[in-house]
Amino acid sequence: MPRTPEQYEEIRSEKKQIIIDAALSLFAEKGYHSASISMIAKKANISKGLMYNYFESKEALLSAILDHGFKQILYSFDINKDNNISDEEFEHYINSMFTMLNENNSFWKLYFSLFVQPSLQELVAQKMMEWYMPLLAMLKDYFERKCVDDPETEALIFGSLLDGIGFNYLMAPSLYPIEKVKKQLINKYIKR
Amino acid sequence: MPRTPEQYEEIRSEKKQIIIDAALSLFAEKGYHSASISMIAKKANISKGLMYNYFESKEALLSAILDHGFKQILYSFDINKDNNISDEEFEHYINSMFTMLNENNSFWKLYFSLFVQPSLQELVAQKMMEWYMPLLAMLKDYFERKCVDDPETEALIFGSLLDGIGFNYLMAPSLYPIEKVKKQLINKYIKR
Amino acid sequence: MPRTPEQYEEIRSEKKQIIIDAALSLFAEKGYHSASISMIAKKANISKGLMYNYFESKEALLSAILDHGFKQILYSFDINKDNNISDEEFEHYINSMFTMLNENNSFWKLYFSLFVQPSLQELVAQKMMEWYMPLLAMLKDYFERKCVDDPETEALIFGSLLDGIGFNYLMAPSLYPIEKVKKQLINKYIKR
Amino acid sequence: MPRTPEQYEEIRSEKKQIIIDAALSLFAEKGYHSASISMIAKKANISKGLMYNYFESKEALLSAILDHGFKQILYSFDINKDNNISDEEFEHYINSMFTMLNENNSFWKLYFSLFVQPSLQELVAQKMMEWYMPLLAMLKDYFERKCVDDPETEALIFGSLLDGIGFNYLMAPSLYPIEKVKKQLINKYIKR
DNA sequence: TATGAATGAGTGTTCATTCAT
DNA sequence: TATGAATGAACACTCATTCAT
Repeated sequence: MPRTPEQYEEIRSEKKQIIIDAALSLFAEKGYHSASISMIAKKANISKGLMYNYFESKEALLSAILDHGFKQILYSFDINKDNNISDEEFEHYINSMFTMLNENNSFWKLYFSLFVQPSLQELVAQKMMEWYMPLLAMLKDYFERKCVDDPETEALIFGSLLDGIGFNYLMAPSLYPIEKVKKQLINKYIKR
Repeated sequence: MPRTPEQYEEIRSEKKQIIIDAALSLFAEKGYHSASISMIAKKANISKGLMYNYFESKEALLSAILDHGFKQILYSFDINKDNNISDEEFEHYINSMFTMLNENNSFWKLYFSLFVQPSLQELVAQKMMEWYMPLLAMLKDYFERKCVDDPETEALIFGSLLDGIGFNYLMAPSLYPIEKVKKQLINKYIKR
Repeated sequence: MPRTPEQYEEIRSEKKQIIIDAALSLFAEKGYHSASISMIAKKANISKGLMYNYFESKEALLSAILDHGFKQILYSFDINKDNNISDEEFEHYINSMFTMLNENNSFWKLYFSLFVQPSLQELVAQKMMEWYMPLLAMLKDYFERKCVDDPETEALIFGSLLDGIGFNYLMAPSLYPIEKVKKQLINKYIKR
Repeated sequence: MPRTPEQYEEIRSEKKQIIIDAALSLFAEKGYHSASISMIAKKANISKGLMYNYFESKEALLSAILDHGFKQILYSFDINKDNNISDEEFEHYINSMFTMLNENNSFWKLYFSLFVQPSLQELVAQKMMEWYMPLLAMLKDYFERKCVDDPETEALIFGSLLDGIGFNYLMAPSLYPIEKVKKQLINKYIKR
């Protein structure tokens, strides 16, 4: 007698997650193109063939990883869309960003590396916008209320700064004094 | 009449430059791994075999590109090492940065894409430091004289900001209002 | 109340038939090698595993299809073995051939495609002979009584002609005027 | 010093021919899908990779084989387009057909097998028409002058007959009395 | 009886690199 | 100096078949 559909579903989603985890860490470590399906399968302790039972192609696997990652980020970085964020909330968001950088280390590394691979940029750009546009809007709003000149550009600059910090930190975590940077950033943008 | 050794050397370095140019534009456009030696040779109008006469391997070619690119950058962004940069000089440096971003577009794209490809990161990190450390030192110096708290971290933040702006601009030049950003940046950091 | 062995047997053979039908149509449509077990199982609304409960292997399934198809053909094209076919009977046989071509369209397509796939030719050749030899014998008999020179070769030629017509018609049904061909064939071989 | 372009061209066309020959015989023997690039390369005594230096894909190789084969056939079976073929010419054509069947044995086998593989039918159908349509026209013409009823259908029937004979002969050459068939065919269609 | 997860050998294809010329 | 034919290891992907449940 076969397993119930529920059992199958559970097996499927568990194994999918195992594959996603293995793939994410390899993609982050070696880059999307250099991490081969063979390596991923080996790391996930499955056969190459099975990969294709769960994801119809390498790119589909990547897409699933991105969906999964962005969902998690959207969840843990819940943007307040009804404007008027207080300084405390702003500080909280900055803190969230830095926390996420550490917790989703591999994901962010992958994110940066994809953005730079022209053939894959489209894939990630689209999914990213869902999360980045609201962030920009919030920043603009915040700077507007702070009476900053050209708050839209200021928001863009702040966004770029976060990108730059993430980029530098992820590429050489041991050399980058992330805590000091965070503190200074908060001082710089809020406490005055 | 046979050529002098100098003429040979010149021909050799000219051809090398042709290959470097072809490779740089393809690496930037398609990514290091996706740009094949065949494509590069075709673009440079030489045979595949000849490539290996000038460069030991694909990675050696990349290395040469990086050397060449950083040399050019060092040259056009001549850091004043005897401290005490004035505001004018600081503004000039920022302007230089933005100019370079456009003029060495392909190189910077490649730079970002390599930084993120772990297998190649080492290659680029090393060469980059030669240019980045003095810049950081200069920034620190400048912020120190401006009596900023923790000028070292401030310098790091400014460096990250430049990275972030470069990253965002290069990835989607048409969507990023680079001129506005530059203006605002100068206002923000100098004109107080 | 549990089912009787007969009921089980019936269910079994019904399911077998479903699989055979699904496989036949896919084999004909896509070719034996291009039609995968997965596709067949999906079309038959069963699991891949169950397929192997009913048929030992893909080739065994093919073999069953051929058995089934030839049986049906033998049945609907009941060769009169006691010689002396009349012109009317002969005409009837020709008509039967053309009818079968349409009714067992998929089967004939498969038949031609297998005959040509050397690895599978043996399988089909053997089964085919059972049906083709008596037909040839009958043809020879008929032509003998018609006082045709070398009636054996004439029978072979007629058989080849039927093959050729079938082949051409099945490969491009819409372009081949099958009815005209049938009429002309009957005129040619009988009405004189 | 490199070879001259002419030398390279010669190497290329010779090797191409070697590959085509190896592939044609394997395609004919095992079928297009079952004959793998590995097998072809082994038979041609080259590496798998080199195949792709000469043909950009397996299908391109097939296409080249078909072009090559049809060209040869068109050449050796030079259709007289200015009507009025005599009985002698007609007999000559029939003889040519049978000769070609033997001389281009592998090609005809491949031809039949492709026609039956739905995914490849288009490829061969197109190229074939170039040769088959003039033949049909010639046949129609001939039968017209012979005052046969419905000469167009008669031509189609004759074409089908040739197909059927070819099909049967190629599939089991040792069992099919091709010479007798040819003789009878000529008797049947001409000598009276 | 029935499921679909799992395997592994196979496929066509790419590409950095070597080498005879 | 210069060519491009040649290699071989790697790649993403497919599929008939097995097996625990």
